[in-house]
Amino acid sequence: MAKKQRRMTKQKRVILDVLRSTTSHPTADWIYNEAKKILPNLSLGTVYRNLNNLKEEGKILELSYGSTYSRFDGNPENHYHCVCVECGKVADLDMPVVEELDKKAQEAQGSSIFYHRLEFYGLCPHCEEKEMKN
Amino acid sequence: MAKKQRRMTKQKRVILDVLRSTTSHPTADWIYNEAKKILPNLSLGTVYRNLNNLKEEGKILELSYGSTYSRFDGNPENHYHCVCVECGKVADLDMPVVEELDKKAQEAQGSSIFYHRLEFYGLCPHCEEKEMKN
DNA sequence: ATCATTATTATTATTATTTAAAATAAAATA
DNA sequence: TATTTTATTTTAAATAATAATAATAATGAT
Repeated sequence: MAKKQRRMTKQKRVILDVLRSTTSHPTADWIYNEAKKILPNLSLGTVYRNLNNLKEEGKILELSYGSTYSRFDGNPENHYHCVCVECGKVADLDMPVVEELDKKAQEAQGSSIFYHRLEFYGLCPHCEEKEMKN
Repeated sequence: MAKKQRRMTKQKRVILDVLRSTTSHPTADWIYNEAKKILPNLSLGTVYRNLNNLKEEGKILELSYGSTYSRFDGNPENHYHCVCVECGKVADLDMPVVEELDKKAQEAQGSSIFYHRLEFYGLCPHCEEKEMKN
């Protein structure tokens, strides 16, 4: 069972570059519109497929909160996020990954744990400031 | 701005009971089919709306991994899950919630953190056993 | 460079989820 | 209980994401 070999196409290149050029954790649709400026006859299906491929290759992260729509992150290293319960903005947290969590989980479950995903819910500094004024 | 008052309708009651009657973290569609056995002319939109309402009321949890479809959990207390990267099954982990994480995140961000969600990715005992035999 | 192979694309259709609007049912009040 | 108010339901339509397929483009070998 030979594993399917990946290719770097110009569509994929543009999608990855667009995602890496922002820190805003954009949606697939936003990426599609940006990439379309460079490759006008790009299709949305191609964007979704490539985002999934890039995710599987470990080049990007998919962040799915609730069931509305997914956001993507051009930084593939495991890191934590905070979702603002007020405005919905997603921010990177400058906080080290807690590796011990995997060990604890492995003990609890009794089988292998490879990694984890952690998201915090709270207020972003901007919304917290607004709350203070009420 | 008076907050909208919630009602407990028979549809909502059935949806919640169905979800509480299983430990399998079912999808909206599965819940719909089960609930339909009790309320035959229930509509799928009602299931989705009520699952969202129950989530907002803190009675259930929504688990969204990747972009395929959401799973729901009748246990609203914060607890951790493990997703099997092999078979996709979602299991509850018998492991205490690490409250200190919120404190650390709050320091890193500089504004309020209320709670967090944590998911582990690994192999379920069943798939791990299968791997051993290869 | 040419040819063969195989992944990727665009297009189209399908599935998952949300939203809109009119009809119904629950809660509050008379 | 009848009436009013407002949330919720059903139905239907809209949006987000995935999958199928034939056409295209990238890779490897000549």
